[in-house]
Amino acid sequence: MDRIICIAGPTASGKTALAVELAKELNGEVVSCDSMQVYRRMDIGTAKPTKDEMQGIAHHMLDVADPEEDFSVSRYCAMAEPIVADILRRGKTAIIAGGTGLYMDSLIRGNAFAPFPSTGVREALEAQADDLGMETMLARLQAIDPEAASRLHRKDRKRILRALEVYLETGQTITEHNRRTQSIPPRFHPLWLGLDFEDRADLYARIDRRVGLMLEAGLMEEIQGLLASGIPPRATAMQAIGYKEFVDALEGRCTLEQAADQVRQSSRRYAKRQLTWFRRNSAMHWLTRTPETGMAEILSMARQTFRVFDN
RNA sequence: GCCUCUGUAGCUCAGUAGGUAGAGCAGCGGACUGAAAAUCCGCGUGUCGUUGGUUCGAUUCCGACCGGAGGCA
Repeated sequence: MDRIICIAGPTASGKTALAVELAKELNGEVVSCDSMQVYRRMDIGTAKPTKDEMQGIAHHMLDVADPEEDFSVSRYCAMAEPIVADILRRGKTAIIAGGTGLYMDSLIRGNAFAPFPSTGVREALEAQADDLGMETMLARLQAIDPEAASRLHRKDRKRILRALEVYLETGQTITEHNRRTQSIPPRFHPLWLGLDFEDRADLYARIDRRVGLMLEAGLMEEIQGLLASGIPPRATAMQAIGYKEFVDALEGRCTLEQAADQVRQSSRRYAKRQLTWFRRNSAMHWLTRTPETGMAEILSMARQTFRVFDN
């Protein structure tokens, strides 16, 4: 067991606060694991921890990219892995906290990623998909990688094209690639903590409340500033929940109230997907809370899992 | 007070020429290896307002009552 704690859980479940408390208690530093908090100038809508909330604890992997850049799992792992290794080398505890399950698992397992095509392969595939249709693209995948093709639904455009792209670029199917990366032992061995609410409705109520707080804190101004600085509304960063919807409102496609409703809706669905992802992790120690559960109580639940560090 | 319309899933509504019902949204479950806050798949969860009557059988037809909307007074 490494001195690493992963704090997972759905949005608005209290990961940020718990991470700081554990860091204080275990001589730790926090490594954020969030696909949107990596972007600079996107603070309010991503619920990025403020200076006050950090309480002097070092935080990594925040503000490491500009919103016009396209970030990715691969870049995340490449940057975060040495940071975690360094924290351990200095004898401290790494607290990896965040809601992006793919990033967290990939960092822990030390996933390798097939190279990103630089030759316009993706553009060509996109164009082919547009005129031939996904049935045809899936049939092509079926011919080269039947296992991947049978796993994918014909409407899952993103994964079908990615699978074709990996093969065209590397000569190796994505199935082979995945099998190979899964065969290598995990890079790290963390203690897994998952935050969740006993009653789903309480989590949803918290999400709804948080959207209101973000607006009060100036989310609209933050978004207007980003657009004014020339961020293309199509950028990956602008796909973030709480941004894309309000961009629609600013550009007159819906009212502010409709956009806010949509943000609450999307956040609830997102929270559900996060739970689905983390639930399949059998190593997860779930800390189940209610709205009344205070930090002291959450900490004492967490402490019961620390025994693994003693031996 | 009288007349008309209305009451079906959490919400908006469809429907059954009488054989206990189905859409959208919401919700729930799942997948996930370089966009992942992305992308995709699956699942109706119901005293058909209440209560009598007619009927082999009523959510459906009839009566009464209760709730809602509108009109006339």
